[in-house]
Amino acid sequence: MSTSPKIALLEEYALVARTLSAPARLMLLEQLAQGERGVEALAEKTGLTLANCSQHLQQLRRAALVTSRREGKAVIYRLTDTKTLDLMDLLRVVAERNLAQVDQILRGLSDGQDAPEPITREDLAKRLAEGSVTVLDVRPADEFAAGHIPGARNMMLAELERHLSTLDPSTEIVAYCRGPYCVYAHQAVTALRKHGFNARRLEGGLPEWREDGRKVRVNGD
Amino acid sequence: MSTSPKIALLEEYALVARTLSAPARLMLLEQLAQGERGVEALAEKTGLTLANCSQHLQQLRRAALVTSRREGKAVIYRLTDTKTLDLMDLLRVVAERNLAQVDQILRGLSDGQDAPEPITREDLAKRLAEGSVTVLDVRPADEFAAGHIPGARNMMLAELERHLSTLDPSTEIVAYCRGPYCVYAHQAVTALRKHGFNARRLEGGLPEWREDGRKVRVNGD
DNA sequence: CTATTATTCAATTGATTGCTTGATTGTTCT
DNA sequence: AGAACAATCAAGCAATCAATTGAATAATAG
Repeated sequence: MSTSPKIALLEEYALVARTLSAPARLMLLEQLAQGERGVEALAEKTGLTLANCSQHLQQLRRAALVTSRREGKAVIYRLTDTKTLDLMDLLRVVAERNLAQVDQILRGLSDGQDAPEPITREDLAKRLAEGSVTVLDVRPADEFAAGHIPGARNMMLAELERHLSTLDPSTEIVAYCRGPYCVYAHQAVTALRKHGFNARRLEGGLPEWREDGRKVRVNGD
Repeated sequence: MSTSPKIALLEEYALVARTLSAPARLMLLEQLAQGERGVEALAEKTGLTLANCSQHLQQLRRAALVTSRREGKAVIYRLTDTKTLDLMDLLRVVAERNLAQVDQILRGLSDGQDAPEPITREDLAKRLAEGSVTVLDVRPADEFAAGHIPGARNMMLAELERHLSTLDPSTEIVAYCRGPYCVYAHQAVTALRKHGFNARRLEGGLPEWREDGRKVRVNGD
């Protein structure tokens, strides 16, 4: 036996951790959490070059975090296991609890004000049923089209400021985006509060909503 | 700003992941889960050289996973946050679910037989109250002395075979060790079953038992 | 003050990683 | 079959990492 089984196991666990240790791969996983995609689409969304993106995807595949299949001339990647999202979320939680650096960056996102606690998905579902809330999906239009919370309006950060007048100032606004790693919802809430709106973030994003088994509306359904 | 807040955040998360990406550091964290320790003790337990151990510990500290304090001429390290154990456990779960390699190693530990499902800590607590079970702590004696499940007998793998006759073959045996990363309990169960005993592993190890808030007996209390 | 013990620092080695560039493979369309 | 497209591979470079060695700090004891 070359290495003891103990070390062999640890090496496998370490492989998974190492695979999560590059920002580029975390971005790819975040994208894949929205739904399966081809390499080119992933490269564009993440800002990586094609070859670089392909190589990161192969590392993700080596650690079995993603799976790929061929569809015509495209190769479509998808998450192997949604547990990976839980792992990423816990990674975030541990980082937030212990690294002062993270706290500081998050504080910077809310521009000096204190951000209110996010609303839970369960609470949002209730409020949606009552119709007592406006839901904003602040992701890019194509991701919105591929699936969103029923009743949500799609409005990216850039458009937000121009369309403030179309928002009802008397109802609370809940913004969400890709998930716990995404900063769009943070930024949208900060912008809205600066203009006097009563706005909060949703806890998690669309992937988590979907994983809960809640309804998702797809354009063209 | 040199990098966007999004990338800055991802880099922090990636730092935590990278810190977990070396078997040596996973071993150190497993040790620290048993309780705080000095550098020399950690080096000996993990088989690392002193300087190497110290450097790994400093990486763990940079990621804020461990904290240190001085005590006389010794520096004592301890886990910053027990959430780190949850993170490590999820790392293991994701690896076990997706990597065929891991399954194979675990199967090798049970030497061809199929290992029975581990017993939950809750179930063990009930069975202990009834007195209908023998509990074996298969960790080294010093770790046993620093804290163990009340009523457990300490018996390392090496002694196990020599003391088989002192075990009652009519009651079920539950073996536990350091935690989910530790293979001692796997090996002990395999050995016991080979000799006809009815043996199972405990789910998790002493740190998880302690984290549940259950009683831990310390020698000399 | 010096010696001892416990830990850290600094410099070096070899191995690995991330990213780029340009060539190559596999698939479809004409 | 040949052109076009999507993805991968291969080679090379700079940067980083793990482990080793030997020197340098810190705290304590004599």
